[in-house]
Amino acid sequence: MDDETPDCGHDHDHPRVAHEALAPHLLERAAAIFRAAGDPGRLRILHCLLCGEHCVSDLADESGDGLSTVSQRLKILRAERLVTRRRDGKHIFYGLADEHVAELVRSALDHARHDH
Amino acid sequence: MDDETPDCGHDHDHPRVAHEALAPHLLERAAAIFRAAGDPGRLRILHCLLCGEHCVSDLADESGDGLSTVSQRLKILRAERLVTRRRDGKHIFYGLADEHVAELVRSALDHARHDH
DNA sequence: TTCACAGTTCATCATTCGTTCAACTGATGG
DNA sequence: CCATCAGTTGAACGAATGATGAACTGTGAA
Repeated sequence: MDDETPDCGHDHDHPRVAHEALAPHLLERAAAIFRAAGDPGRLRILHCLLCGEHCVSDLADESGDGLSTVSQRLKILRAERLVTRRRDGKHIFYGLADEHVAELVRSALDHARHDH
Repeated sequence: MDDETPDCGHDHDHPRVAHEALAPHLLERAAAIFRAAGDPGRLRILHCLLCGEHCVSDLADESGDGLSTVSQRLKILRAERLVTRRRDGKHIFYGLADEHVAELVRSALDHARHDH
């Protein structure tokens, strides 16, 4: 290979491109986080959890969906580490993983409100 | 109907649930925003735009994908008002819609880095 | 141990999604 | 006007996704 010329086919003056490479797996992970939150059913769950822990049955009641459906949603949220799990007797309580996640959810809801 | 008892089938003491109702269309919109950002190809574009405007051809070069592919991605990002469009001669420049969006992207990438 | 309750997992199925090629629009330059 | 470059749009197709009922796991009570 010759040099690292980016053989760009166009002629305009390029903007300042200070690319910090952004590892592919990082991109994939961040996208997966967004994707997990990008479903109304799952986002509703995250919103519920903004005000504290809930057990699966409660979440099912609040959304009007079946236990199975809610459990599947929680599984996906958990796979992305967006929620935590805690057993207490018969019930399993879910909560937001950290304040970072809470901020992300609030931020998107704000944007949705403000934008319309 | 009797009263507004939420006929909850379980027996544990419920956590403080201060639900602010969260309009369905708002939920749908917020989810759509996350969904738009929840694809590696589109997220890479958003990341590129963190450091300023780019035209479609540049974005295509940076990702190694075709013009058509990138254009479709931008269409989705634009539908959710995540990016802006500006024509300058032959080229069309895209940029992040506002600092709010930039924050959202940075936040998710941080979370992806910090997490696993 | 046996039953019931709370959740999870599995398999299926319809829907949605993302990429691609080809055809189209629109501005610039000769 | 015509050719060309930059980008968009539409249709097609395979891949990924989400909901659901049935079967399964695990905990507490009788």
